[in-house]
Amino acid sequence: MADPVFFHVDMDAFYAAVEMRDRPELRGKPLLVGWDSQHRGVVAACSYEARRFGIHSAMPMSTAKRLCPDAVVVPVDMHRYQTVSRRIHAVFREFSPVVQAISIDEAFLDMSGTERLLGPPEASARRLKERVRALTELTVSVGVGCSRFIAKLASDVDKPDGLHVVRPGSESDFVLTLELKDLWGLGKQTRLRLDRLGIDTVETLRAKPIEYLRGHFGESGGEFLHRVARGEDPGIYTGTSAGHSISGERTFAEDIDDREELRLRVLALSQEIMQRTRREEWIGRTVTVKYRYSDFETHTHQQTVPRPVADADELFGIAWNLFTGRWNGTPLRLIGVGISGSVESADTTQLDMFTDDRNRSIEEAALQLEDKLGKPALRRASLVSPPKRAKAVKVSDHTSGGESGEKSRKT
DNA sequence: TCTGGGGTCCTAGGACCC
DNA sequence: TCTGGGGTCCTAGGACCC
Repeated sequence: MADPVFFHVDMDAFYAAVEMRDRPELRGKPLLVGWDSQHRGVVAACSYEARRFGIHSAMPMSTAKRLCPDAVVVPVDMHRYQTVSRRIHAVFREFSPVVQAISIDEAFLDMSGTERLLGPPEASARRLKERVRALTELTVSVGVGCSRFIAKLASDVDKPDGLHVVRPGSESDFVLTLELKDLWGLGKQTRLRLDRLGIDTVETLRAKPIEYLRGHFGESGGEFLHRVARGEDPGIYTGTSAGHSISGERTFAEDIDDREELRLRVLALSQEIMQRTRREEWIGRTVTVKYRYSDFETHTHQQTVPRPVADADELFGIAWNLFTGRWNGTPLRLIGVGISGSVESADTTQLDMFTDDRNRSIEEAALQLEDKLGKPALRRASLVSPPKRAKAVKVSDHTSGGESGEKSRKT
């Protein structure tokens, strides 16, 4: 039985790198890729030149531009990144039959038992990097370790264009070379709590007995910290997800308190979400509405219904009810709608048992048309000609996943 | 600094049932 | 009439990740 070997492959400043590859005039410049540069946008990705100014992903665009007024800002072009990502993932599959895509720009490769065929891990990692570069002109960083957790930490060590191998048996020493903020799963809040307990290094964390950690961070929280401090995989990305959810939310350019306008937003989101659940052939029974006041105070309300939500009208009805029942009428900066639940279904026939109305066939027709045209086709009449100042709400195709080169750690 | 959007997982409390 | 304990489902919020 071969020892387990995992690669974690992480593309370097992915969105920014693709932009610079395709537009040579951007090379060498501080580049920001992001949404909505004038209003409430954040940086989705930035070039290494921009990072020298202290800019990182998830930073408000306004702050980034203050730090570096000369930065070039380009909008996110998710479709192009997806295309590039698919090519790179195809390369991954040349190296391992077990490729686990984590997001648009990173993946785990299970390399266990490939040594006889491909040579030692370090050599095949090198070849993988060369192959990606030859095919796409982009660089990736690779981490090699005996678990996903170690591989993931290792890929960050030599970024960009890095390759770091953690030899079997040296995991414990390896994590001692890291800071707490480098460990996966230790966000700002947890570090703050640890700090108050006088724990500010991996070493001091490791010194605490598990009972102590359980007492302060709960059963699973304590367990997690105990493992992580020793370089043991706490079970990241093992792919045994119990639930699933699909949601959409919009931050407005300006706060909204107009009830009719909010109604249209919720309606548009409901349609968008319903189409996505159809496409995924998935059903759910729990509806969530989310809203955020001007001061960032955020609320969610949810309702679980006896049967899976059948169409956009039903989704809208539940969401709107939940919202109007609790909203205090003051301006909002965001509204969102989601469906979740553990009801999983590979086929939608189960859905057919719950609905027989024509709403569904209309939605299905819209889906088919959309697939044909490659863009949203049908829209509810109330969205096409909205009353007075409510602008047509864009029902756009959203792709999940953020750029991760910067790890969007909120520090 | 003034804070996107899409997700997953965890906790804590309440309702309800046995 | 008052009480306990365990299990399950649901809700709200929060931490974290990309």
